Amino acid sequence: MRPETLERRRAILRAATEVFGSKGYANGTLLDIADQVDMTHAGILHHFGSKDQLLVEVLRYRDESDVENLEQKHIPGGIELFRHLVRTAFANARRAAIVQAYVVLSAESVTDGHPAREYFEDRYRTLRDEVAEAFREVCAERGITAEDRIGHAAACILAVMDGLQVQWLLEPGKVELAETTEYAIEAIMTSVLEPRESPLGPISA
Amino acid sequence: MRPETLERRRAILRAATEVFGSKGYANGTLLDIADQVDMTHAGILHHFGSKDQLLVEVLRYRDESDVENLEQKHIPGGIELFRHLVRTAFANARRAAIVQAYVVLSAESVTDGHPAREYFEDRYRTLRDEVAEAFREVCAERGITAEDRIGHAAACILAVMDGLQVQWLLEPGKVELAETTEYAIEAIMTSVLEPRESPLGPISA
DNA sequence: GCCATGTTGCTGACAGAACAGTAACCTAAC
DNA sequence: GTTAGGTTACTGTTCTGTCAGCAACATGGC
Repeated sequence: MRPETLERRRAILRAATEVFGSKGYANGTLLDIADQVDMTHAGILHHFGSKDQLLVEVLRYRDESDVENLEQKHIPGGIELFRHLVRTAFANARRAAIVQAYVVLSAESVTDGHPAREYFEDRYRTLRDEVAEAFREVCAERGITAEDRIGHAAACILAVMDGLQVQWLLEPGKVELAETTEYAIEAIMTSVLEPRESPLGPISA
Repeated sequence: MRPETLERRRAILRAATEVFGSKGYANGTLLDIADQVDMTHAGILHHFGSKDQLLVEVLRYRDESDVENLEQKHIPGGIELFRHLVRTAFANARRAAIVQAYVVLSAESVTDGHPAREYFEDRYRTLRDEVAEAFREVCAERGITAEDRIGHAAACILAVMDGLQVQWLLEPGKVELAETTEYAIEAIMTSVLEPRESPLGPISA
């Protein structure tokens, strides 16, 4: 494969990220993408075979470029993972297009027969495991056990990051993505490391 | 308007909720909906004018039926609001179709020119205000002030509920929607009512 | 109580556009 | 001279929306 060809494909992937992000996968078209890279839609199909396949490669490509930006070339563990998540939130606040792509595609993926469903299932499973593992490390350092809380807390951390992105995309002026994410992560970490009585009391049906 | 007509329209709205939920708005078609109520797609357009308009009415209809189920006919305040949110999460764990509709549509609404965008902007703004107000009530009862934290916490509570729904829809067996939501709400409430030092420490860029 | 007249709730057929994918062909690079 | 990177042209499908017409129902005059 020629290096120019590789760069051409990367350009297509970047354009596809933007189109799927701004219009959704179902609503974004190959023509939209083709226009951005001065091609016909048939040219894109020549490179990627089908629209479904293109989406899969868009997601893979984004994962790769994420890892490239990480100097150590792999996600840190322990407390550093949580700091990394906060830093990611600050970085995300400056790249709405990519955030939008992830928000739209991850939600769309829960629909029947969506080509990215498996990707997102894997992704969340992996991330939950990594966050849970980081919690275990931090707990061990402090001589605490909190296994039951850790499972919930790991899912919560990912959830709050995603949910804040939706609100932020809808009204960027009304929600501070990064600062609020930081607040949430601190709150959830504290609930694991220094648990307290529930302020809710018993809840009747 | 005849009562049978009204019931017919409600049937269409229910069918539309299911279709938009399971396939998304862009990908779900009027024919899908028409089939479920034994009509032609032209019949649906006769009642609702356009697909966009139908979506708007689907969302309105769902809000109405939500309020009907609430005995006091309006959302409670203070600590009762938080209990209500937890109860809603338990109820949601038994109606994946409606949850899916909300997840898919709210995320899709951030795309350019989406007909439900205004609806969701309003919705989140209103909900954040209500949660913030409930926080203020609870703080007042306890003689605390936490105005700066409240803004963040209100957004976080909505965010974590939404985010957990996505993970739960993707792998219902791996995420306990209701219990995890309860855990998150308790954690965030505690962070407002009994704040502690951040476990993260300073974060370097 | 009954007919005339509008109104409502559809259907069937069609227009018009958009879209994914295919096939044949060209051209330039290796 | 064979392969890779495209284009043009076309196919078949799908989908929203429009329009004319029709049957059932409602309503007011008698």
